Parts: sequence; C-alpha cells; structure tokens
Amino acid sequence: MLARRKRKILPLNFYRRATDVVARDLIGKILVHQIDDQNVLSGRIVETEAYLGARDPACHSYPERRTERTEVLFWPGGYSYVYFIYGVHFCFNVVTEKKDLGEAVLVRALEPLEGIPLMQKRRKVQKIEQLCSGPGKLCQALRIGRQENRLKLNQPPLWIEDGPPVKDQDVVTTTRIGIAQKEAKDFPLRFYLRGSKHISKL
DNA sequence: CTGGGGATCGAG
DNA sequence: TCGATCCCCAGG
Repeated sequence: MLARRKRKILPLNFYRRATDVVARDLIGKILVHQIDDQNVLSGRIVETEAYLGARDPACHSYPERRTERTEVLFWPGGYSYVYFIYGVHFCFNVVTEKKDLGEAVLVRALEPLEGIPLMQKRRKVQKIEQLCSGPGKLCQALRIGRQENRLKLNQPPLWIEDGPPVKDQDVVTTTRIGIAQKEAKDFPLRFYLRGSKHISKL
C-alpha cells in the first residue's frame, strides 16, 4: 500500500454548505469503501456535479418531489444517496446542505488508489483509467449499490477523507453531462480536476 | 395497474 | 447509434 497521510474523515459539517461549493471542494478528496476486514477500495475524486433541489429541473427532488426514493435528499448533508439507473448502473451521491433542501453532489469519477486488483476484477477491464471514469463505473469498481444507500459518510464502511489540497486554477467548471432538461443543461455545475486522465469526458 | 423515461456504458 | 434491463412514479 502506498504511504499515505493519516486518514482524516471529513466531518458532517463539510457537507452542510452550499452545494456547488461542496462539489468543488470534493475534488481531490478520497472516497473509501471498506468492504470487509481485509479489503479497502478507494479513489481520489476527480469529477463531480452539483444538483440544486427545488432550483434545478435536473434534480431528482425537483421541484419538491418527496418520494420513498428521494426522501434521503431532504435529510441533512452527509448521507449517501445511491440510485439505480437504466436498469444497469448505480450512481453515488452525497447529500448536502441543511435538511429539507433536497440537494446533493453526484460523484462522477475517481482516480483509483487502493484495491486496484479487485477493481480490475469487478470491472473486467485492466486499464487504470477505465476503472472509475464514470458514475456507473466507479460504483461497480467500489462495490457501491443498494446496500450503500442512506449511509452516514463520517464512519465505516463508507466515508470520504481529506486529501492533498487542489488549487482553484486546477479545477475546471463546465456544464453537466447527460442533462435533458432545457432550462438546466447550461448550469455550470460540473467540476473536474484539470488534466486528469480519470474523468468521464472532456 | 400501466408504461414512458432515465444524472450510463460499451459493443458494433 | 443502440440495446440492456430495472425501478420509479405520474396518471388512469
């Protein structure tokens, strides 16, 4: 295992802030899933998207949709929101802001760090850049699924750690991927690490 | 109950 | 460009 700084789990207050700021600040942080006593799967977050609840037609909680699925979005920041899409993939989000706002950040890509051999086995690809370069891919690689929905992210088995600081000039802001809603497709709410080979798209 | 649609991925 | 293949959820 690589020499690493001491693990410092992000506190819940990290998530209870403006969603676009959280999305930006998650770039460079480390997502960790401890799947059992022996195995830890982790990666550095290199791409995120913010979803702004009642202000954002692309958000699952828009305009004020409280259903069984979306209920966790209205919990206070710091919980996971994992949903199943296209009958095939899972996507992993972190709930943000104060309770009842329905906002979250989608984690779209990671640079794999720990557990790479197991990720390669799970993903059925060898190339490191293809292991976690998309929201569905990283969930498959890190074994994030239904069981990981609604978990508090400041404790095992699933958490996010601090990482080396990322300068503002190294974070690129663009429009989000795959947004159909006309009014929302131009929102500048996607963030990625400049030059990373592990993001989903340029 | 029904059926249209979805914050994706990878094969062809 | 398209199919996979499920679940959600609005509408009847």
